[in-house]
Amino acid sequence: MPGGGDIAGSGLDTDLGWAIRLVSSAFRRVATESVADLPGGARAYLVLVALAGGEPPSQLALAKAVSLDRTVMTYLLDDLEAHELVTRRPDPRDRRARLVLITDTGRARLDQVRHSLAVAETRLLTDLDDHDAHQLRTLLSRVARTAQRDSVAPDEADC
Amino acid sequence: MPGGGDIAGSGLDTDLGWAIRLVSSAFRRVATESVADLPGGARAYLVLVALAGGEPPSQLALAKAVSLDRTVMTYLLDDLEAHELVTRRPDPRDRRARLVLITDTGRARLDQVRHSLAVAETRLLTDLDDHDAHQLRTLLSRVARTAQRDSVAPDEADC
DNA sequence: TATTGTTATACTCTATAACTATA
DNA sequence: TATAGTTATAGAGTATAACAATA
Repeated sequence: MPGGGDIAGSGLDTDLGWAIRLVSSAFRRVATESVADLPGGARAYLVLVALAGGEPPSQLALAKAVSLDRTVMTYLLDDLEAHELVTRRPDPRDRRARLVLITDTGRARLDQVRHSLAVAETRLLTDLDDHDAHQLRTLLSRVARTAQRDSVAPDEADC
Repeated sequence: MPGGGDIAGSGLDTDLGWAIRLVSSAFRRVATESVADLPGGARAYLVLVALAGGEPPSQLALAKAVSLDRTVMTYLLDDLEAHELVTRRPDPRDRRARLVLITDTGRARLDQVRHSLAVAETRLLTDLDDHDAHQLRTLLSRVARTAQRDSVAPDEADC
């Protein structure tokens, strides 16, 4: 049926780039609503997750942790600070740097978003059983970790 | 070590959105070189893959097959046709539509890119053994297929 | 001289609306 | 009235360069 319906048998459905593109855009679609009331959207969520973990990092350390450019971090934090989800204070040990802290409001909002995202992710992986979904998460995380290492340390390598 | 090095223990490395974002951008990074001499880049590659498969589709059918907007398809094909990688001819059965055909030059170029991409993909998945890499490809493709179905047929559903 | 944070700029990708010619 | 293709426009995301303050 030329000009008409589907294109069957195209090698597309085994193409890795095609799969990554579709999964990525599908995730964005299902996650948009969950992060809609976060100023800065999905990237702000990643920042809050990183901040909720440990010691207050500098903006640069934070940018590296979430794989965002430091120039993006600036106005992302401007937005988050304006909504009192994070605060910035000078680093006593380096007067160039500013430490970023998550507020109690920020933690509360993060919990809400986290819960909503969990539902959205389940919807995305709805066709996978528990084992396959866990497997996919694990493998993606492994590739992501090595990808981050490779992109962060091009000049810190042994050369 | 506040303000200094890594942020360990942040829940980030088990976050699905973070993993998808990083894998997606890492893939783009390793694939960029492979598709560099294709006018239209990664999206043009997808178009050529879809065209190499079966009967010449209309632009709209093609756009649906590769999950691109039909407005994108227009100038993507303009570019590909200018480089003689595809041709367009009127559909004898519908004078509004144009059928898209891949040329011999297009097929040859596709083969080159395909080979180069295979190397790049191997580099991306370098930390996974054969079984895990195959598993990841399979699971991603499954999620991608359902994602495409869900995004293509919101009005074709039983409502 | 190098680094942290900031600002400005440009380029890509995506989404939307409006227009034409057909059906 | 609806569909195929085209054109134009606006928005998000990303990347880069340049600057001030500090190390």
